[in-house]
Amino acid sequence: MGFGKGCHLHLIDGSAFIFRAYHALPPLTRKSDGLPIGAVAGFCNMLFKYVEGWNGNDAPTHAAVIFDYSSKTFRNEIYPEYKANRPELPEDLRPQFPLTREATRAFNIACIEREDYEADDIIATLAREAREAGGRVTIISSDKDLMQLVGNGVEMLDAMKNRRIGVDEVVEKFGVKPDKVVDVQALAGDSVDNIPGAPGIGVKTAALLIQEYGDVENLLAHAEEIKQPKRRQTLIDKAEQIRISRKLVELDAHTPMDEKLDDLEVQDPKPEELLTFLAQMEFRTLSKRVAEKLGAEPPVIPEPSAAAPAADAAPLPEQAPIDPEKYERVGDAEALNRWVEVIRERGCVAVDTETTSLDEMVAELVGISLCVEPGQACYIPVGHRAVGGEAADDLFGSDELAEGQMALEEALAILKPVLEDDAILKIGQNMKYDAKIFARHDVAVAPIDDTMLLSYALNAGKHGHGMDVLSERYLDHKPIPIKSLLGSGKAAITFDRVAIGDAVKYAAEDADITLRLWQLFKPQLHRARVTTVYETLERPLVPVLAEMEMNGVLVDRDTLSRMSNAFAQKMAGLEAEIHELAGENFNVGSPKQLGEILFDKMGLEGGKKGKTGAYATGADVLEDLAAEGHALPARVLDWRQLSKLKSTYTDALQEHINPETGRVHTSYVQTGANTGRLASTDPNLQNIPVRTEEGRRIREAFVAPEGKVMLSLDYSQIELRILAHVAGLAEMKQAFRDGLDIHAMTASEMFNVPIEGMDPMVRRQAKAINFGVIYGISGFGLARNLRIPRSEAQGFIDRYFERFPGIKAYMDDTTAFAKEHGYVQTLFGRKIHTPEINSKGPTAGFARRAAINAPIQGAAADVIRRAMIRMPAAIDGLPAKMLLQVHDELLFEVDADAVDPVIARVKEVMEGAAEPAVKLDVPLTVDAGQGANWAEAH
DNA sequence: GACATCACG
DNA sequence: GACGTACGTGATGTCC
Repeated sequence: MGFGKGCHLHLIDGSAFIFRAYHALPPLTRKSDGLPIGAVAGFCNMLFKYVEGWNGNDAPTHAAVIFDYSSKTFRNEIYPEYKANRPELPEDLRPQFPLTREATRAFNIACIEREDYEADDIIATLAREAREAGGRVTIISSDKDLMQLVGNGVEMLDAMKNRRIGVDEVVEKFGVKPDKVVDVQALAGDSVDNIPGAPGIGVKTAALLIQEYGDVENLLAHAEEIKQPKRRQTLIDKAEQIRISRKLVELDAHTPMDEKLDDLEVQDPKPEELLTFLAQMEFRTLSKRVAEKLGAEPPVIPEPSAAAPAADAAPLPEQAPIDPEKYERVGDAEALNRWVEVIRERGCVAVDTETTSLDEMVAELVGISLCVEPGQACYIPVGHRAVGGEAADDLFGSDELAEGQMALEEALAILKPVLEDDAILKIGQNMKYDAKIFARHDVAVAPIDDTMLLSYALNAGKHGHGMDVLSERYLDHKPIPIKSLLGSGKAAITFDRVAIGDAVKYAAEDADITLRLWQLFKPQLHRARVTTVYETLERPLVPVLAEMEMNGVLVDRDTLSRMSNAFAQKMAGLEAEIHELAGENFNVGSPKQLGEILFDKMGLEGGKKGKTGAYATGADVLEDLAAEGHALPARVLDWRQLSKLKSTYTDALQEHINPETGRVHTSYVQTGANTGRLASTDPNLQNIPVRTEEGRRIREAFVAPEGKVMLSLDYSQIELRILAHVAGLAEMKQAFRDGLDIHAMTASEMFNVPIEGMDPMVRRQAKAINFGVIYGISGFGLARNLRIPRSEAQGFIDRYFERFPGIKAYMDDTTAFAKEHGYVQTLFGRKIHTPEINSKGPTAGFARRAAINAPIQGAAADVIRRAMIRMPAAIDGLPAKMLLQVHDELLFEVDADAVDPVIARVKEVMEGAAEPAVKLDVPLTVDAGQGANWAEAH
């Protein structure tokens, strides 16, 4: 088909794909020979995903991937410094370039590059030709240098964000229409491409100038008229430099080309060619996916021999590929005993349980899988339901147990001695879950190792630690998705309804993967110097958390229910009032509708739209409006507070009361936060309200049973104390030793005012600064928090750094350490990786502040973990149970007559938790509270 | 499922 | 020189 009217040309910016792929993936190498192929892998994945997305009206009729031929182009003739500040290509990326061309051809997409020209010039040329032929063009790229081409049927598409870039988006970015973009770029310059532009003029200013004068030439001709003296002089002095800049940024839409549009017609990939290429690259997962899509046989990719281990991985014994067809179904005692024999020989086994629920407190055990060496795994079904006969037309199966299973009691009787044997290591992925299931059947699993925690100790900050992620990343294998067995949404079934044959494959595979991950990770602990972290902060915490979760906390349903009703009444009143004030009915819970009412209909000032184009209606915005005397936003704030309390707390918590225990059992995620903090889910009991009076009353529903007392002990200012220690802040350390009010002391140092009779406002500001430091302070952030001008906030910070010079040094040292090593460390050796610390743009700011915060937040998290791990032994024999952890607080339930000894014991453990590993220069102090409920105890 | 909002330390 | 910024979480409701 010739290219013409009705045709749609896709032009893909190949270099952008390559760099994105390179930076998004770890340095993968081809298993058989160590060839770097990370970027190629990412490139192929992106290309495949992109081609898969072709459908409907927007599918291209023609397409091509455009590459840069080399880094030298005609622009270097004009200006030798062009792109001269680009960092050297990474060593392992260069050899991958030719492979990306091959990959493109393998996908049967045209592949274009031209000596002396940039990919952008070729794109400009093809776009022009396509437009002139009457067709449409989509450029797959987010490069701002291509934005000058937008308009007249040419659009860009940011494939990663799936965001279309049309004329409006270009105007948003450059302040001018696409045809004036080069003029703005010529003035603003570009540090990335080393385009000089006009010094002192950025995009904003450039857009204003071009809006007024039309283009660069006219502006330069009228430079004398510019009012601002500095700007005028720049335009006069740098006229030639600006003209050159314009030449550099303007794309050449008349690049000489051999390729014709007609040659670029979209064609289906040839399965054989594509799969052959993917097999050569040894992309196992992608090959399978592509083969499936094309309806072809996946290629056989031989596993490499142990003689040629991948460069970055530990040498592993030769391994059988993961093959779910080879797992054994264990149906009787004889078979199970054979497995037990092997386990006893080996001394370790990977274990996984299948159940009917993610909530361990209600889940029923359905089956157990075991793996003794890679590829050798089995599944012991014990609770699968019989599937109804087809003739019975029974969609739900029956309640009868399926045939050919061992009785649960029989299986457990055989396994219990193994699971409890000190000499046999039980390996699991998220073992806390399985241990709790077994605990409900009176089996105390120990000792254990946990691949999720191994990954967390080794790789916190790099990626998640779920099995799917780990398997794909480290074993290059995509596990059978649970959804393929259970379905999803409303139609989802529970695992006991899964056919046993399918369950064997899925469950045994999980155990197989777990064992392989363990073999990979365990030896790495030592090399990465995190053995101590794993052995003292991760592994021993598992049984402690399991016990706390099983304890649960008593929650009084009636209290919650009464509060829900009261909230509902108040909300109804507020809602009526709000509708009255608005003059119409609308959904108060919809920020979108609220924004339109406030800023469009009522015309209030201060409406700011976020990136999605909706008005911001956050609490800060509404508070400002309320302060100006507007009634509606004030009512909405009240309504929102009640709505939050009702839906998230008083309503939802009732749902979480376990019918058997009458208590609420949260789950702690040990690997949830990169810093070492725990996360609490289902429900989250770490964010129960406390800051407002109305919210705090929800804590009255967390009660101690008859004859017992709630006890709350929390560290005082633990993060600031750790900061004082690690940053060596002499004054602050002394203040803590003297037991002073630390925020008042800070204020006194900074503003030279006495602590006695201090203005509370001054203390509040000092407090905000103290917190700000922990968060990686910025003038902007502090200004917003204190609602003061930015310059004033910056002044505070400067003064603070002057008074406490250790702070600045700590921040700089920590940033430098992160940049050099790619991680930061807590006092206790926990490593938190900071993969984005060396990136460009706003991301770097985030990464830097996170890097500054992590050692402080992380060390505090380590301290309370150490306390928790020692707690069971410390309160052994006392009538006390540890129930909850809220980052710096521990909550206990204690017999009323034993409160004092428990407080004494717990306090001692918490205050001494850093030792003996670390001797802090400041004391850790703990405050205790007690009462009939959490509100009183806190 | 993304986004906005808001609860906690 | 401009840009966008406090750190770490989880749950809920709206909207597409």
